[in-house]
Amino acid sequence: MQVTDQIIRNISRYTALEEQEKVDFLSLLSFREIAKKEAILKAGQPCQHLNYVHSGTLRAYCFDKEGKESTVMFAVADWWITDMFCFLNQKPAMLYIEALEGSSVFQLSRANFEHLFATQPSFERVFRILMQNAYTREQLRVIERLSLSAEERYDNFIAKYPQFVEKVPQKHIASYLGITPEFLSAIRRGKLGR
Amino acid sequence: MQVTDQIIRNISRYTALEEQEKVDFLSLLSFREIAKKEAILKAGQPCQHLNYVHSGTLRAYCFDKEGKESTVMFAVADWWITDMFCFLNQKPAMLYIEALEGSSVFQLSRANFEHLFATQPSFERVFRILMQNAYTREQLRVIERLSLSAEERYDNFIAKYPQFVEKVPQKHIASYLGITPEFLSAIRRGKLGR
DNA sequence: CGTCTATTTGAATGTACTCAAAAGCGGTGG
DNA sequence: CCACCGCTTTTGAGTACATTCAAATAGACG
Repeated sequence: MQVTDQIIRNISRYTALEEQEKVDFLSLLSFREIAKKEAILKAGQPCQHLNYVHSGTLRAYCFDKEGKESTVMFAVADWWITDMFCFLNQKPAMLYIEALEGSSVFQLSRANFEHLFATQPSFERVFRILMQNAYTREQLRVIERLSLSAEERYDNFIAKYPQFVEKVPQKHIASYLGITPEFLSAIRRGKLGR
Repeated sequence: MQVTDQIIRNISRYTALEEQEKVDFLSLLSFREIAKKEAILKAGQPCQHLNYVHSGTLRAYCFDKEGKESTVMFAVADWWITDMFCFLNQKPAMLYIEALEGSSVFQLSRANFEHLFATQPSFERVFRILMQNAYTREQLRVIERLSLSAEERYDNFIAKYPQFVEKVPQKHIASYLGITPEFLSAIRRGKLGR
């Protein structure tokens, strides 16, 4: 079993790929180990990579003008993560991405991302489906934010992402849900009393 | 000038397509006129179409368990709209989609959506890019919701979507921003007094 | 064990909501 | 043409949900 098996399974999930296509795809990646608390992207920097998480846990976040931190996404093994808007539009990053524990990623550079589509059109389908999934996931998040209470959003979160709950401090879950850590604590206290 | 010019320009925006590909694509669409207040999708129904708005204004919305309505998206001419999650996963719709004024759309059925990719792989790229754009748009919305005040979100909305502001009642903008119409009114009043 | 960070608690505060009613606006028919 | 009806927007008072701030407690890690 190879380290690359996992990412190959990921991209093969929704379409059949030739062996050569897989090999060529792998040649465009670089492998990177990330120490706990190390950042692979900081706001203001160019966002040059799309990252496939091979192991560990990463978190993307930003700061508002008062300095309050908001968690935009988490990624554990087999997830993709980047500041997609800035990656695609070649703008300075809005997000910080850092490891919550020792982690490793396969990185696809912006240039290789384009090169991939230019030379291997099968990958249009792979990423079309990844983008579809990402879109519908974010849209569901918008809908939940509009129509559910903080407590219901927390319940949904732990039901939908038990992998994250294991790995991520509560304060980051709070900032993902759009509430304060104190209030999330109060929600949890409430559950015990019933 | 043909009615189909607009949608052809839309799908040709990010990639070159052969004439025959365009013709074949058009053959998979059906044109539909929608009266003001008419729904093209209702929650609970199967979501069978991806809609390209040719003219008019549509709105997608849902209800929470207390019956409060939330606006998920607007679409004016040259936008695509559907309940994407349910369209892709063939689940009963969560959303209602209806016309805010007399409108017309080109509809691509779920079957033809798959047929398109099976027969014309160039369209993988077209939709990969549309999905990318949709994803980054929703992610930006999540970030704004997390890090901006209601007033800042309203300011951003009118700056980013002046086309919507012209066409859409304020109460729907409020429900898109996640606030009550009364509070949006108070925000606007505040602006005048300064 | 001691230090650092995360979580919990509680009191005071604020932002946004609910409810009710008035005012504004647009469309339609007499 | 304008009077009326229905819907949208505004206003204001009272309220609720979630925040801020400060401090105590609990956990994790070297």
